[in-house]
Amino acid sequence: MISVVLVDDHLVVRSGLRALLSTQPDIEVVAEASSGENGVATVLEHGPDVVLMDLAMGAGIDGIEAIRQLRTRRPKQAVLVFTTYDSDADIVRAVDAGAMGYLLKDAAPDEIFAAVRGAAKGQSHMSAPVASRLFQAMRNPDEALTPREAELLTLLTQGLSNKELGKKLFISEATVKTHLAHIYAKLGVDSRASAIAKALRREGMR
Amino acid sequence: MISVVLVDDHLVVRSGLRALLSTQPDIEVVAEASSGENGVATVLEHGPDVVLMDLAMGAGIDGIEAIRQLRTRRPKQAVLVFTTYDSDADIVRAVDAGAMGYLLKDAAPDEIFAAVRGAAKGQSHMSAPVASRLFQAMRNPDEALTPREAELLTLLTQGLSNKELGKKLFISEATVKTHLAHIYAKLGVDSRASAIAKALRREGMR
DNA sequence: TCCCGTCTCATCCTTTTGGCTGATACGGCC
DNA sequence: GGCCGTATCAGCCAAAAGGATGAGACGGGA
Repeated sequence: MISVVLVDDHLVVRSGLRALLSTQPDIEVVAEASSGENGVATVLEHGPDVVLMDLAMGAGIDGIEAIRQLRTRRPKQAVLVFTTYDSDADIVRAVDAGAMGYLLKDAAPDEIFAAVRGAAKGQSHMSAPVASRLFQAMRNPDEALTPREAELLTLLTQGLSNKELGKKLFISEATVKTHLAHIYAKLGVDSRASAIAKALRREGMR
Repeated sequence: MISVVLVDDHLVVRSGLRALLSTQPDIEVVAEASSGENGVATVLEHGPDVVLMDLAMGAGIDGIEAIRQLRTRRPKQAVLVFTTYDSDADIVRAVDAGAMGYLLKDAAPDEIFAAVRGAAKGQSHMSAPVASRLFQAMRNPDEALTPREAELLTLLTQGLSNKELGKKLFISEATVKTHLAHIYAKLGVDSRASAIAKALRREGMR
């Protein structure tokens, strides 16, 4: 019998998963949680074979952070990410945090079952679209912005001017422009407008 | 007995909703669909009292368009939007298309039941966060971009320059600048960077 | 030790953008 | 017919952004 804990802030998703998994004789949902904090506590309490974890979780810590906390408290815990979107950044962060697999919410039931059974045995699983994105992200290390550049890009997406960026980061406008030039090159764009567009679409919105 | 049709591309969401609604003696899910096209057909076939419709639907027509089509074919059909995000644009568009209510996926079960029963009687229902956003959107009619301006804004978020915008829209750069100035004023920003940031955050990503 | 990546800054020059003012044209609406 | 919103265009000027190049400081790794 494979015991499973569900962590998702949407009640309908939890009900759906529970209904789906209950059709399988060898899988049992032993507990649910609706927030990251709660999820960590629930998992520690029940010690399930597999955790199905959403990433976006309203208030409080998100799924990534929850996975990270679980990793330190219970390193061998199998966690499957189960989420709607497959943004590059999320995938990389989740894998980095120690997720054993990454399922999309529109996955076929059989894929979900297989992933749960696999995770219980220590095998990792990736939804096909996710795998291809991860592959692409690894193949494209150009996009590896330096910490400083990432910081700048974040502020850039808030619409700040070079002058404002300089003030906020305590550097001269010249330095801002240097960083921007590097960012543009790495993102493969040639204007701040495109950079913002690319950055905002890459993070989050599918 | 209130008959309901579910339209959502996520199987777990449909299962969850079905499980949830099945606990109510006076509500029955008579059919499900996993795409906009299919949803329209299914609704026309079954003629349910209430439709629960997701907005984002992967490929094909989205929930808004599905509602719009239903509106022309069956003007009195009660449709409740049931979605994850509450972006201003989506809410306005959904209400505009003829949605009878707007529920968020993290709504409490009782709220969902009440909304379904209300919709069956012709009453509209808004989740609290949605209502406040709608109110804000109405109170702020400045944001009402003209069709042309909206078109420009869309292209703007793709990172195009004024020259490129002009070419693509068959207008002079001068006209582009005029439109942009109006857009900036309406969005309350003063640079294309901020406009892009605002536009991309307003649409979609919560 | 020397090299390389990172972060910092500067100068010069070109292109792009933004702000302002004013103008024409078309289509509704009172 | 006059008014208003929308869409179109022009010219002018100042500010911002982008491209090219060079360079100093610091730290880690070969």
